[in-house]
Amino acid sequence: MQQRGTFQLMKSVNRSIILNKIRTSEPISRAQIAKETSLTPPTVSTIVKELIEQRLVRESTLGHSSGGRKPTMLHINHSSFYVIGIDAGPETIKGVLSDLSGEILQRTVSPINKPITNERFLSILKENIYTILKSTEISHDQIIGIGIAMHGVVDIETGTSLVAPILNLRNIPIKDVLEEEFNITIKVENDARAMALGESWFGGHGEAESMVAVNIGRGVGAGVVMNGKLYHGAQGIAGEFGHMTIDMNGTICDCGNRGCLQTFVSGAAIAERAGKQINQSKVALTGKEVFEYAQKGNPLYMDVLHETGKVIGIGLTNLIHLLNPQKIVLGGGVMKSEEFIMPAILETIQQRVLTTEARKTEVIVTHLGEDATLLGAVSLLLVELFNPIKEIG
Amino acid sequence: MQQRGTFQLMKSVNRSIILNKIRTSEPISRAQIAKETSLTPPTVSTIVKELIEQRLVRESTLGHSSGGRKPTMLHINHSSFYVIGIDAGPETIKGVLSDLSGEILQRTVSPINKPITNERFLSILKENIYTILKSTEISHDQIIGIGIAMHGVVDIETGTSLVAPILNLRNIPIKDVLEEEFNITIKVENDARAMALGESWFGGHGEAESMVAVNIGRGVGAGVVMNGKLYHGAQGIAGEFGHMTIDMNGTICDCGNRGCLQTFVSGAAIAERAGKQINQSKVALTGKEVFEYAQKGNPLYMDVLHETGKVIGIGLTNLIHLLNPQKIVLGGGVMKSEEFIMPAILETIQQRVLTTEARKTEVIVTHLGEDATLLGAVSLLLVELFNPIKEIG
DNA sequence: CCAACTATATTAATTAAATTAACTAATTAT
DNA sequence: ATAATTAGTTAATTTAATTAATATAGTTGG
Repeated sequence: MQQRGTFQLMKSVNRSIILNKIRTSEPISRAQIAKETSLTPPTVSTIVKELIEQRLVRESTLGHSSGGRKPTMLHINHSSFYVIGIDAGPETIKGVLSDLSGEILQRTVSPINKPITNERFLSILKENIYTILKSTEISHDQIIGIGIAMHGVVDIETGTSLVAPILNLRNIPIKDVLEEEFNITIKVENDARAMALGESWFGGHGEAESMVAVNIGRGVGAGVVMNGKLYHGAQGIAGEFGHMTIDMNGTICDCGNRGCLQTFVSGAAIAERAGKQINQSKVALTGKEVFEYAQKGNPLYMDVLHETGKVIGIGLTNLIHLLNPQKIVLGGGVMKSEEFIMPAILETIQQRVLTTEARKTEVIVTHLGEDATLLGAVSLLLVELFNPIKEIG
Repeated sequence: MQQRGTFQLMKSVNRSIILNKIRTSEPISRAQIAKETSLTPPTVSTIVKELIEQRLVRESTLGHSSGGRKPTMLHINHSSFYVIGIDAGPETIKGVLSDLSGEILQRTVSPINKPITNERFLSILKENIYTILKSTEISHDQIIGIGIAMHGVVDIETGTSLVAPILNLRNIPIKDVLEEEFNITIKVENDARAMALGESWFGGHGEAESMVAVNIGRGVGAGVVMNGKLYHGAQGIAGEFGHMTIDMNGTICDCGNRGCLQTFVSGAAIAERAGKQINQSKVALTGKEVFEYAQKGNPLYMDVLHETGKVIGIGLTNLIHLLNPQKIVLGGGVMKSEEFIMPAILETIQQRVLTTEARKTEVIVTHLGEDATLLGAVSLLLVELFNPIKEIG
């Protein structure tokens, strides 16, 4: 059933506009909001009044005047509500309690010992949530929900993890089980997509219309945000960037194809390539070690990372040509080697890109560091709170 | 300035819903529209009344009853307005006059003799339009505009062709010049994107939410349609599919990079590959000839086309993984060899795709044949007429 | 063939929410 | 102190959807 043109639509569109204006420009006065959004002052006033009643917005001390009544400044009421965010990766489950501004008040981490079952996985999840709930004095009814950024293939309608490749699990009914246990809103999303949303929400990109976030770690995933909304594709599996073929005659990948981006740039691939180059292939290296050796100035390892950057650059150029995003934000474990990888990425893109327009794409490393995905999980709920409109027409 | 929640928005959302319902389900009664869109009967009635006044919709003989008043059936009034569509390719400029249903009433074609200047190019365009205008009895004020599907890089805001590679032209102010000349609405769009829109409009795909159309001819371009709207990207150059790197160590492309999809699958690339295989590399083959030899059953040429299909399949798999569209529609000159290429494409995709979900992507050849791009040009104006809403929030 | 029923469509009254215009409030500049 | 200026609210108006009632035009069953 599609979204009709109703009074509620009209109102919720304006509510969204105002709320987002406050969020991105606080402190801001009612009059300024009216000016910048071209909504009329009475519309702004009535909606702001409601937002204050809902405790999403608060007033503060008066602002400055240049010859007239002083404006009352408005802010998001950051500590009115809280969200639990979970990053369920292949190695660890991390959890945070965050306020509406993305400030993290509590943290937990648990390792995942393999092999594992659906039940054990779910109980680790529950444990982490209980730990957070117990460790805070915040009233539990101020917590509006739990967002889960899950690696692998996810069905966001049912909140099920369909395939969790490294854990070797399938069909984990995350949402059902956690809703039953905690009786609270649960949102489940793919980790790269969650990261993309978190980046657009907390990354300080302002009005960026289209953004792609790429997570380069054990796997390589991407999330696409357009007009502040995640792009899912028809079956909800868009963003599988790691298995983009960039070398059809290249080495074989886990997935069975040849020359996937992942075979060059995942943490494991980097370590393996380094191992081969150094001829100590028996000693299993980790990606982290490659980075550390490079930092010590070992040119062989620096080269390996430089090469990695080049290949990422090729993949990103494909992405730029296809989607022409305003921004690309890079995150994940591999990007800790930013200092070695990033110059090669940027250089490669500038070399390969076709048009001067495409050259304008900003490619940056996330400012959110390791919390990018966690904050993404948090933002899954904030989107619902701030933009209750889905799709129109 | 963003779209606010206004009464006009409310109305134009409903107008769009109703108009599209009629378009995709005609003949249909007011009551049925109300049922299927969950709009109320009075809302449907008042808006339909306006649409009839605007001559976009007409009533017809009564429908069937099953125990009650007979419904009045509604139709799009196909012959109330007309549109001129132009396909400005690198070799020819084609033009059509179409009614609202996509029925073509007039056609023109002109070759483009190279070298050419901006002025000559524009005057060929004008000539074609004048030819169409002269050859029809339709009143000129029933023609609501001219849509131009232009190859190369286009700025849709100003209606300028920024780069027309094969013609070796730049900054052709198409919209300005034609508006001046004909004093009518002009829309300029990239050809692959126009084709994508035409496909979603006239291709009989019904409610397909996300669709990618790929044009494989002299170059390879793609257009992405989401929720009935074209995706342009930040600088309006999204869809550059032909220069996707799929073989980073492959042969060098016009663009300077190695292993672009185009180096395998454009008409010229196919002909060249065939030439090499046959060892008569001196005789310049055309793509068309390769197809004809294959049709005669020559296995060498059949192989060349089969290989081409494989590589297209690799590129499309990348696209499916990244965008997960509901449908991919293939068109362009190369797809005339459908019978040899398509099996290889489908086979390759099924082999390479990662998940069962992605396997559901429908990959088909356009039903619109050579008119796909022309009807795309036409649809540029129909979108404005039928869905006057841009973007919300 | 007529009464009872059913489905379609319109009209009238109501309601939601934006807009316009007028007004109050608070401050700076003269 | 007064005029001018800006912020914000209140009251009246307008738009367009919704609800309820009614008219329209049939079908069906006795």
